Amino acid sequence: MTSGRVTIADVARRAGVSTAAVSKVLRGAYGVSAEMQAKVTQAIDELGYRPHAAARALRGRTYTLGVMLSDTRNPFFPDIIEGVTGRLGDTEYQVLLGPGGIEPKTQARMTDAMIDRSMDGLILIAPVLTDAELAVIATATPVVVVGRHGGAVAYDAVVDDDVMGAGLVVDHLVGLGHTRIAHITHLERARAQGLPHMVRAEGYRQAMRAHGLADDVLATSFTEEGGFEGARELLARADRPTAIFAGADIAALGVLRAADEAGLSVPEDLSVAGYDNIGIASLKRVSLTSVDQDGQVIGATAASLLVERIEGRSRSVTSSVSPTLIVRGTTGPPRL
Amino acid sequence: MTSGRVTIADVARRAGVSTAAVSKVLRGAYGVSAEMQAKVTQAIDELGYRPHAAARALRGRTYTLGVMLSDTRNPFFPDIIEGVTGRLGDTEYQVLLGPGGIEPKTQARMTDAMIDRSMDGLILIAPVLTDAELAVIATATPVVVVGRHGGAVAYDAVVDDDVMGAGLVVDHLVGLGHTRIAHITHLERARAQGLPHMVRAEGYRQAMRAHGLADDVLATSFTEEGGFEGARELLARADRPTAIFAGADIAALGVLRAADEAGLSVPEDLSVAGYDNIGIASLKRVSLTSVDQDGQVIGATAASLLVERIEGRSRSVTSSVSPTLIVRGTTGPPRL
DNA sequence: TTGAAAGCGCTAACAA
DNA sequence: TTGTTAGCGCTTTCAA
Repeated sequence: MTSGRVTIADVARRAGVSTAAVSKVLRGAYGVSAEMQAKVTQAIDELGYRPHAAARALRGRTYTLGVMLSDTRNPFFPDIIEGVTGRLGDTEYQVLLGPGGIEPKTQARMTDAMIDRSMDGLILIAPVLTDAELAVIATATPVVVVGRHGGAVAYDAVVDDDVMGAGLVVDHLVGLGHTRIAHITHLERARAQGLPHMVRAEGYRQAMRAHGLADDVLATSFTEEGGFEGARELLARADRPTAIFAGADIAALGVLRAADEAGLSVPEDLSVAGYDNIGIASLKRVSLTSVDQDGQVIGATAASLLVERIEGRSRSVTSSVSPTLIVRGTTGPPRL
Repeated sequence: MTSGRVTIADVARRAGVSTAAVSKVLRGAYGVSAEMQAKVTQAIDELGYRPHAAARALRGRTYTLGVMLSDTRNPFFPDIIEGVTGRLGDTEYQVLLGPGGIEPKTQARMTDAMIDRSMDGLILIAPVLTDAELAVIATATPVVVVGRHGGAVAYDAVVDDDVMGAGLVVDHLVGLGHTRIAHITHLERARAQGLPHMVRAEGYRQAMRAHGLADDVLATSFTEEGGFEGARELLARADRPTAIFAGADIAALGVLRAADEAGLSVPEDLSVAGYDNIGIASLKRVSLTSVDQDGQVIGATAASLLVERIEGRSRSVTSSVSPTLIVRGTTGPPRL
C-alpha cells in the first residue's frame, strides 16, 4: 500500500534537484530561487505528491491539531468543531478529533495518544482532568482548554462567561416579575474544578443575591431525566417556584415534561429557561428560552490561540466569550 | 518538547538489552524469553515509555484507525462512535475522527489527510464520494464504508437495511388502517449513489406496492424546515394523507409542527413517523414513532470488519444491520 | 542558492 | 533467543 507512494525523492528526481531543495520549497523556507520554486512545484503537481506526515513528524511538524472531545453527545460540539475547522480552513493544519470519553482515565489515555502521534497542538474541550494533569500535558505540547474556568497558567483557555450567562437568565426572569426562581444544576463527584455547571450555579447565586432574592439550587444531573426529577421535586413544594432555570437545555426539556405532567402551562404557570441553546430549543414546538454560547466563536478563538502558541507565543491567554440570551416562548410573567 | 521523550534506546539501555529486543517485546513478536520479557517490561514501566507513533508509522503500523464523519451534526454519530470505540476498547488501536464536511471535495481532502497520516484503516460514515473515488481510497488502505448501499467491491460495508426499515413503517401504518401514506424524502443533486434516503424512499415504494397502495413521495430536505414545508404542501391537498412517513426524524419534527399549525391533532388526524430514532424522539413531549438503527451495533460491526481487513482478509464483506420499529405516540389509527 | 549527508525512533531482515 | 544493522521519508545543519 505505501509501496506505490510518491516520495520527496521522486519529486527531486523529476525536477532534477536535490531532496533538500524540494523540502525547502515545501516548507516555504528561506533561500530558494524562483526558478527552483517553479520546477519543484511543477514536479509536485505532475506526480501528485503529498508529504508523508509520519516522516515529517520525526523531524518537524505533523500539521495536525487534535481536538479532544469529552462527550460526543454534547450538542454544541458540532458548532465548536465548525469554528475550529473554519478558522483553520486555509492553513495547512488538519484537525483530528479524539473521543476522550467522560472518564478522567479515558481522557488521559486519549491525550497521551494524541501526544504520541506528534500532534502539533491540542484543544481540549471541557476536560475533566485535574489542573495538575493539564499542566503536564501542556509541557508536552501546546494546549488550549475550552470550557474550564480558572487555573490557566501553562496553557491558553477559552471560556464562555457562564457567570454572565446565568446572570442574563436571572435578570430576565426578575424583569418579568419572578421572585421564586430555582436553579437545577449537575451533581458531580469530579476532581476537576471550574466546570461550566459549577460556574453557572455560582453565577445564578450571585445574580439572585444582587436582586436581593433567596437562591434555591437543586443538584440532579444534566439529562432529560435529571431535569424531570428535579422539577418534580421543586414543583411538589408548597411554595413552588414560578420559574426554573436549568443549567443545560437537555435538563430544561425534562423540566418541561414535568410541567406537562403536573398540569402546569408554560409560561403561564411556570417559566422555564435553559442553557446552551441546542438545536431543538429553537424548534417551534419547544421554543425554549436559553443562553447561547456561540460555539463557532469559541472554536475559532481556540484555534487561533493554538496556532499562535505553536508559532511561538509563550505568555498565557484566557479568552472569555460573552453569551447571549435567546428569549423564546417558555418564559413569561408569572401568574399573579 | 520531544527532546525529553523516552525512546526505545533508553529502555534498551535500562534493561541492558538491544533495541530490537525491546521492539519485539513491544509487538509481542515471536522469540522472546520470559526473562527478557520481564526485564523489558519493567524498564518500560520504570521509564514511563510510550512508543512514538510516527516512528512506528515509517516502518509498520500506527495503531490508529480513522473515522471520517460526513456531518458532525448527524444525531446518531455518537452511537456509531461509541460502537467503534467500544469494540476497540481492549485492543491497541486508537480511534481518531476526521470531520469531513458535507462536500465531496472536503471529504476527499480529509481521507487524503488520513492516508497521509498512515492510519492503519478507515471507516467512512455516509461518504458522498463516488464509487470510483472510494475504490481509489480502498487501494491505499483498508476501508469500511458505513451507510452506503451497493457497490462494495474493494472495501467492506455496513448498512442499515433501509428497505426493511421503510417497510416496517409502511406495514405498521397499513396495519393501523391507513391507505393514504405519504413519504417525505431528501432532494440531493448528489453524484453519489445508494445514499440512505434514496434506499428508504425505494423501500417505501416497494412496501406500498406490496400492499396495493399508490405511493406519494415528496422531496424536500432532511431538516426541520424541509419537513415542515413538505407537510404543509401535503396537508393542503384536497385528498390529504392520513399518515406521513418522513425519511428522517428531524424532518418528522417539522411535520409535527405543520400539523400543529394546521390544527390537526396527532395521531388522531395525522399519524407521523420518522427514521433514525434520535434522542428527542423518545422525549415524552415528542414521543415520535421512528425506526431505530442501533448505531452501536453498526459501529461495532464496522470496527470488527476493519480490524479483520487490516489483519489480512481480502474478500469483501457487506454486513446489513436490521432496524427496529419503535412505536410511540405519533402513530395511531386514522379517524374514520 | 543548492546539495550531501546525518539523523529522527522505530521495525524487520539477517546474523550470531 | 538475542543483537546488528539497514532503512522508512523527511528536515536540517553544514559545505560547496
